[in-house]
Amino acid sequence: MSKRKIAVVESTPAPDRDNRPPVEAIRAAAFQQFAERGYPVVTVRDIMKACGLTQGALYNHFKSKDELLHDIIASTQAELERVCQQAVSGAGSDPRAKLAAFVRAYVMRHCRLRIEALVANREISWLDAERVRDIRRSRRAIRDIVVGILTEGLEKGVLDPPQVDGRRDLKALAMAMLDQWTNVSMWYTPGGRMSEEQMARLYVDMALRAAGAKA
Amino acid sequence: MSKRKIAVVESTPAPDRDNRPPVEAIRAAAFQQFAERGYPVVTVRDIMKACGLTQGALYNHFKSKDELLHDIIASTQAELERVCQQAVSGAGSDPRAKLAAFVRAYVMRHCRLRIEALVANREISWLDAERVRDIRRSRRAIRDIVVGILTEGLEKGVLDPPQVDGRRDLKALAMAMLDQWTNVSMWYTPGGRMSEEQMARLYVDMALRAAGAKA
DNA sequence: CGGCAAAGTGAACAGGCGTTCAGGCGGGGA
DNA sequence: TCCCCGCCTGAACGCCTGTTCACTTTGCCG
Repeated sequence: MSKRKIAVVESTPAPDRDNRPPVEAIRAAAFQQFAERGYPVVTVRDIMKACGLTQGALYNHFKSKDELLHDIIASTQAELERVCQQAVSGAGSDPRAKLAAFVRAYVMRHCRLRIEALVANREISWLDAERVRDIRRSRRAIRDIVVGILTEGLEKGVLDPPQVDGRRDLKALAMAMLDQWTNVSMWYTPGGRMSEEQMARLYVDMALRAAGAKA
Repeated sequence: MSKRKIAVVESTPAPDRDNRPPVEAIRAAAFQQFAERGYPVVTVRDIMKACGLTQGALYNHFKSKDELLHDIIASTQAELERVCQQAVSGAGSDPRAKLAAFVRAYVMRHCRLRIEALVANREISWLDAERVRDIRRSRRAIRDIVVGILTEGLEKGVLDPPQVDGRRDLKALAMAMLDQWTNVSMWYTPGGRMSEEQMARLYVDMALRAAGAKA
């Protein structure tokens, strides 16, 4: 008497992984689950069930649940940094145009890939100190792009950023603005009143006003 | 032979609860822990150890860990709503002054009570749907104050908010600005380069610019 | 067709979780 | 003085977690 299952029972119905390789299916399912419910309360069983596999199979592709989180955050962050650099470098030499191009690229990305952005920005804290470091480094790099634009605009006299007590704190300003652009991913919804395009225009307008762009 | 402890050993050294009643000590410890590490990973044992008690004692003051979270979030949120209303009502009739007063009060509060604000804004999602509802209602109420100010300023001709495609979406603008002011609590640090006062001035300036305040 | 490596299964493990509960404790009123 | 009651303790409960592992299944190569 064989222990084999009778062949009539289909081996795996594969509920949610279309035809992607398993690693990609796991990544996608993890993004979705982490975004909806948060890293600590999503279990390995949840993720694997969502892509039609069982718990143990995760460990054929990732060393641990932590490594899975780091993998998806790091790749998202690296891609974001690339997008930001590219947007600025292709925007000519006017700091106002650079700022507009940056904001546009940043906001549109956070609308289009809002799930990825949500996870990358909200769940870092669960990574151990080692892994969190290069993510923070990348964030600082992005912030410094903005600081650079503001500095250049101030020197060329085409931007007039706010000052407190007669001093301009461009780093604080850059952080405040970036916070705002990042949080787009927390309340933008694809089918809502505003399109990605309109979101981008709104935020570009606000950024130019906040930075005091001369007409 | 008595089972009583010898009186030389102090009964409870009370590590972190000064002379406050236990309920307040628990609230304070919970705020601190939730802010630093997040609701799902903070255990009841952690909280109670932080105020010199043991696990079981929590349930003399709160029905569950969930109720504790709701208690501290709801009280913080209610107080915030009150502060916002008060700031606006005491600022005269000029919408620009109202906006400035609102931003000033909102930002300074998020600097001074940053731990409470952090928890109230980041950990809502762990509450069950029932409890989360009145928190969201309060948030909408606060947003509507801002929408009201912008609307009035537009009608009186002293504000000129950004428009996309010829239309002004004041609700979206209000949400975008509120996001920014709320996030102050995520990166402001008490001993840092900027004081609460300076933070408030920076954000008031940015808000007036973004809303297009006429000189 | 035989066999081998990669990939998936699901029971098992140790540890930690929120919550409960029988009992110890001490200060205030009779 | 005694007793009572609110507060606290810490062991215990059932459940769930990330991870491992022996085993089965699958698909490819010769």
